[in-house]
Amino acid sequence: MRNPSSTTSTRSKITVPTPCCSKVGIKKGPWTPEEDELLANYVKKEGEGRWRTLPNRAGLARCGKSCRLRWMNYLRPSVKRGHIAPDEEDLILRLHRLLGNRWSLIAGRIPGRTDNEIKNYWNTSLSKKLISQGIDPRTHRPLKPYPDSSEMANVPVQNCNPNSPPVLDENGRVFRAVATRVSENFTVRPNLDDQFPSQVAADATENWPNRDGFNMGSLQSGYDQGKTDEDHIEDIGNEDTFSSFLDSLLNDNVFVYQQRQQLQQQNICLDFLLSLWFLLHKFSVTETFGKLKSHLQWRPSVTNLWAGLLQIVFQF
DNA sequence: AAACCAGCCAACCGCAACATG
DNA sequence: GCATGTTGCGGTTGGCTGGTT
Repeated sequence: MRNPSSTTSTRSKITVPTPCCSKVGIKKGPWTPEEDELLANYVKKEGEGRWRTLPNRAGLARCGKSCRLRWMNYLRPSVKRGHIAPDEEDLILRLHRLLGNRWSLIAGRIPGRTDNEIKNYWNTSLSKKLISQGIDPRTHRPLKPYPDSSEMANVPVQNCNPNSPPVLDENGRVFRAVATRVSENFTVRPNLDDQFPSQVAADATENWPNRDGFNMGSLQSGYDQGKTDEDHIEDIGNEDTFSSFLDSLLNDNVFVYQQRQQLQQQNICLDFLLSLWFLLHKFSVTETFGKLKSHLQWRPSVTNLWAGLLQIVFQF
């Protein structure tokens, strides 16, 4: 993620156009070894940041964005080059299924790999591989709908794939983190109890996974132990919690899709968790559960819980 | 040898997100 | 609250390379 704080104290008041905005005298195209050396030496000496003014200071006729990109994707010592290993490929696949085209998030969990590299690898190799296996690379679902999915087919589809209109937060900004996959199969209507496919719901109930890495029970019990709302918001929003949430999704064998029935059930579980994650990001723990209670008169079945979550999510 | 084609990947571009004045 | 500046992200482009005809 961004680290704006690193630049706040040194923020420039320069209003004279620098190469980044003037486009005059800016060199484009492939970097020469001399330019690489200039940039690498400068960043090693002065550190990262202040990219906009860096070209002038480093004596480069490049745009700041170009310098940053070159450093991040190529010159940084931690960048790992070469073939993507099978375990890395597997990780990319699973992370993409969870996160969609959130390349920087995916790259953040694969040491040494850049978002650009993963994006390129996905577009040139992995997506084609999936298509050849009959899997839609955007949704990770079979390209052809299953013949017995008529129950789903009658329900208008809320398309939440990465190309769908983005989910917006209260300020109208795109909620980029996780809430793009919520309910690919159902459209939420005012009374969702009537719309929810009962068998799927029952399956979801029976196969409800126990997620030790990230379970709401632990959050709830933590809440009972005297933490303030602010503490909880901080807990939920921090990177470690999100990481453990991701880990719990990635490492749980229940979520390995080998059969269609499993896939259907597990996607519902995943959708539920992502919905809950979205809500917990948006509200405090108490607000989230309060909203659920008001929607459901607090009938504690998974079906109603899931339906309620989707109702709330789609209000935004 | 030349032309063509497809795949790969570095780099560019526009815009979102965020901090600060 | 708004304007402005900076950074970061994701989609896309275009040049290079290797294979094929």
